Amino acid sequence: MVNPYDQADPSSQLDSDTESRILDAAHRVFVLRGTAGARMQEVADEAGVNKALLHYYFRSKDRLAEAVFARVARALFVPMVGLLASDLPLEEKVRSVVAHELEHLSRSPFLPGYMLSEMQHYPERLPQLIASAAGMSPEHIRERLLGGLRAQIEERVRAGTMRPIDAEQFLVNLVSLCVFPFAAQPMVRLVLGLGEQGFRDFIEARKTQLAEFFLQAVRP
Amino acid sequence: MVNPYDQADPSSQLDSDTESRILDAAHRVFVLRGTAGARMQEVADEAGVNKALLHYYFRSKDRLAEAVFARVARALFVPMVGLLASDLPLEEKVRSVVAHELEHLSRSPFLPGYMLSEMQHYPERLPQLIASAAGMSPEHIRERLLGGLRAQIEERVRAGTMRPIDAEQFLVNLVSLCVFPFAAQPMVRLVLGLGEQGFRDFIEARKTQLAEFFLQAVRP
DNA sequence: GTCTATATTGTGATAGAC
DNA sequence: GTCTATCACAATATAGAC
Repeated sequence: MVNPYDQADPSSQLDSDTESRILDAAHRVFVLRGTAGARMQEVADEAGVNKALLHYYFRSKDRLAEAVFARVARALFVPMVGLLASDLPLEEKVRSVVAHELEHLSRSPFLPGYMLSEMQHYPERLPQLIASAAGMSPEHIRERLLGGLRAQIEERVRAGTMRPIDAEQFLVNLVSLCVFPFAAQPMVRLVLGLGEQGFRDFIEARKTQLAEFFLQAVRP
Repeated sequence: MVNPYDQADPSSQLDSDTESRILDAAHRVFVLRGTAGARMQEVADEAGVNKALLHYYFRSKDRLAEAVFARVARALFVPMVGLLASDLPLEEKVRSVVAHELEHLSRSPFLPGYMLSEMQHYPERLPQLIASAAGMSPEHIRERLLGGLRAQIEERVRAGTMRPIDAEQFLVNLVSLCVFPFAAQPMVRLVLGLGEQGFRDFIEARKTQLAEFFLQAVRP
């Protein structure tokens, strides 16, 4: 009783084995080639099935691309928003986000490049997606995220343990420092002269230095 | 005497009007859609010529894509490398890079997303390109860039005016903070709730805060 | 140099047997 | 549910007139 084209409640239904095999294969191919560069044939080969089956389960390339994009967006945003909107002390948020992001992206180094690329070429997909991924409206997420950060920053500033900084800049700076090195990995490796292992070492070193770099920047 | 397919010395020849019109059009279309998503027909329409002319001047879509990529890479890397490899004091380098990048990218906000997207999908294009763009081998660039930064950092550390930091991390942090907000512009605007003008204001605020944020992070 | 017309292949999508 | 075969069209590329 696997109902194809059924979009309802993706978290609670256990997908057919074939469907998830296809989605996994699509994930690999779309992340590697980008939506426009991906070929349905390659996804089918990667999944070990026929092209027709992709259409049986997902109806069109566009829908399959959306499913992959949604899954990647979820994987990238949910944990980070969870940490940033938690009730951890501000310094702990910074350390947690840095540690979690560098660890997570080390294991999926192509996700940021894929996500930025897709956002640039299909910006209309973002809004509905973020909302459904987090189960909140964009406005609500914004309030939770920025409001919480702003309150914590103001508290620290009043206590004299932090310099004033816009919550927006704080947030963007933190995410930039975590994500960009992966999104720009080919350039980073070329300019720094790093092989695959060298890049891993670079990220390892970053794990011990980045949070302190950031926290130092906001100290009074 | 416009010799098509002639790759020699692109800087010294003044291209035919048509050729540069095509390249300008291709620039717009490829940056917007990405190489895989771009259509030769759209480039032709944008340039006001026929599809066949694109092949007359550039022979294939692949070559046209390379020409656009080379041009964008040049525009992005040459000025930054020039500043970072100059003999300015370290603090001035930071301020100059921040000011120049934020100003430049404000006027071409889609270049970072395009560059990262293309790097991810065609990483093999980078090496030859950087070399020809800067007129130096990647190794030489690396030596000039990292070597110079490392020397300046060590000097400051000895003088007690800076905390120790790897030149590699210093460089990647600086570039991350300048470039990422543009590459992630759709997400930034969504999460911060900004319209087009709001994003411009955000970048304006960044111009006055980012260099100090960064310099504070490396102070002892 | 620039165009129209066309060749040729690639690719998403569907029909229908099993 | 899964396959083979095929359709229909999109897209790159070329031939050849002007």
